[in-house]
Amino acid sequence: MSTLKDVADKAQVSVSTVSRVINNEPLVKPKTREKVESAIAQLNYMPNRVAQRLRSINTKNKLLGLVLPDIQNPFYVDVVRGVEGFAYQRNFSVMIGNFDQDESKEKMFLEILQSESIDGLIVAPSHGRDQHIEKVIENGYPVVCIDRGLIGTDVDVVKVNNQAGAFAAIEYLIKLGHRKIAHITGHPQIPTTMERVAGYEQAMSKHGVAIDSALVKNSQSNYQSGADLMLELLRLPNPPTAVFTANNLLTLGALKTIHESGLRIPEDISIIGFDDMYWSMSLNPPLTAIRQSGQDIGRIATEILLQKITDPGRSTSSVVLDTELIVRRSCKALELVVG
Amino acid sequence: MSTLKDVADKAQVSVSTVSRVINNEPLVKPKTREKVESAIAQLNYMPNRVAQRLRSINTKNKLLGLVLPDIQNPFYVDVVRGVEGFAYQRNFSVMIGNFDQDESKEKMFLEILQSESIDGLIVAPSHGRDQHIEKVIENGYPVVCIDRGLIGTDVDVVKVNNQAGAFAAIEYLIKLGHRKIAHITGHPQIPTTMERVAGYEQAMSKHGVAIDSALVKNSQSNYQSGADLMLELLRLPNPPTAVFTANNLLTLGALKTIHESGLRIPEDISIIGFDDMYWSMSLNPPLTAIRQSGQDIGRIATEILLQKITDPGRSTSSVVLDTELIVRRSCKALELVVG
DNA sequence: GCTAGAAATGGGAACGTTCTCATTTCAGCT
DNA sequence: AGCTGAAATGAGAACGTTCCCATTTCTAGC
Repeated sequence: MSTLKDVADKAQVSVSTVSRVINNEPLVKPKTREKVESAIAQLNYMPNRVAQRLRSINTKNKLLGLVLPDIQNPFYVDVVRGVEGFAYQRNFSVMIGNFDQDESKEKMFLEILQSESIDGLIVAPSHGRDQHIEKVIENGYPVVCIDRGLIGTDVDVVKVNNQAGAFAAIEYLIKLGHRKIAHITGHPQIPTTMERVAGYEQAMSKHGVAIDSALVKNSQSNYQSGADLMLELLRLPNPPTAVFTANNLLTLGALKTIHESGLRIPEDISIIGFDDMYWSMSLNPPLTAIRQSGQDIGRIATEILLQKITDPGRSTSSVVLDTELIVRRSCKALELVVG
Repeated sequence: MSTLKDVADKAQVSVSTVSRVINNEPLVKPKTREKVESAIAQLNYMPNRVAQRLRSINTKNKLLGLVLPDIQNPFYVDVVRGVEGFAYQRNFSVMIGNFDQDESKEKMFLEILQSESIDGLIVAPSHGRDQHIEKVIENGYPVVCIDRGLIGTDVDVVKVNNQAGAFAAIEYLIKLGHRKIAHITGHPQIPTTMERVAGYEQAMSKHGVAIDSALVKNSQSNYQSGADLMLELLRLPNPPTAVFTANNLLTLGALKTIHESGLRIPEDISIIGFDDMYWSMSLNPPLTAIRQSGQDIGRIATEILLQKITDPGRSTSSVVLDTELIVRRSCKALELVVG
């Protein structure tokens, strides 16, 4: 790879001038600029981002960090696409860390990203009191949280109205005539989980449906957990007529168990999931779901982060996006049984 | 963030000595080492990777590039996990570029990664004659291709025996009694596609089944394309009794169309897909598939890449992994119709 | 106690940029 | 032609490391 100096030599100018041309500074004679540009073209020169980053600490590192709990979850894949789309368009690189719900791995990524001199960080905290992220903020890095915030810390957040989303799901089921509605929740320590539980409870109580605590199962927020808990639900003496699964992975896990036990959806049991997938219609029957746009979340978080980077004094903002109930065919109306 | 110099000052030694301690060089008195380590702990010092990378060009940049065609495809997500798992364990960072099947975006990522001073690159070429990757190789970067090689270029490759995999799929269908077997292929320009088509043809001809060219559909290797082509197949005057879809996304797309047209799997049509997913059992019925381990591919590619980095003279190797036929319930045996 | 040689430490250049400051060039005016 | 001030260019420090080489400190043998 050729360097600034190579270009300077070839164009018979100084390094400074070449730098000026590259950064589009105005004080260069058109003729000189031309000479330099031709040299750049000939040598196929590309600025070394590492050197740029080292030199101009905290101004134009052009690198964003993105730390996610689980890249196997299609929702986070959407987030990645949203972030990348916006970032690269603005000439920022993105370094992704996927910590697989493992807090020590999260810590490692956070440290690595800091020592890579990122300009800022987008992260979905592993839980509401994530000290490692707080430390990053203390260190002075601009941080935007997605999907979930940080309890007791004033930080920018881009998320979705989880409670309203869950509320809509449960209200939909209730209006369909369901009363025995199970909820497989996310990991209990994640704020998102609590909000979705709150939405569940709110809808139940609004419609005067008593909550059977046996029907609320706390999960580990993964596929296996969804499958296991669904099995527990089906084995209950008084099993649910409908399930609300708190995320993608849980939905898929529950689906597996339901199919394996030979139950038909929606005839024998209805299911509605938080998180939609682009291939939800490939499920049989197509899944009814609460949709949140990971791509929008990623894009907006990146926009805010870039603003924070250019204007560090900016007051923190909290963006709450709406969810959407996508009715497909995994829930059916219950004829009311006279008790 | 504190620097080497800060540590040196606090420990009352020179920068060189601190550097020695960090890099575990032997020539440091135990007492000195202790002093330095305590200073490091107090200051919470972490080496700046950017400076390290700039200084020691081509020796310990500790950064790998990973460029993928489509992060929405669960197969590549597995690859990411395989690469990350191995790389971070060896103290390498990974910078991921997802080019969404867009060659110009691929070019952009390749350029960015080079200017980030990566030590090496793992990439799934957009097609067999990918000039951008050839350029990276010319520039002297160690490169390992995954999933597909480069035609006419001697490069390390880690892939799967696509032809054998496809052969196994088709032979399985034939043994089940199918004769009208459709194949929705991947993008025609990708070597992988051709190999899978070859497997299809090989199995058909081995068992004396004539190929109906109307049943072979070239796709764009995405979800929509799978759905569209499946529809074309179903509308044929003489539709297939079984389909072999060449990858994940196509399978999902085909599934959507089949469900929408009210056909039952496997009673009305059988389907077998290349690529398994961890949630294949959540499909209804659970999908019969040819499994390839993205994680293994990622891990092995990383192993090879790290070897290439330490020993650039290393001769190129080509690793071909086996696929596995996972029989579930999306294909049924056909009672032979007397024609 | 002196010296040789090894062990331990320090000094400073280099990596490829950016950016401040100094210097040169040039156009426009008398 | 000579002068002025703006425009254009150049020189060189700095970013945080590594690593070569020089210097200092130590150990052991006489």
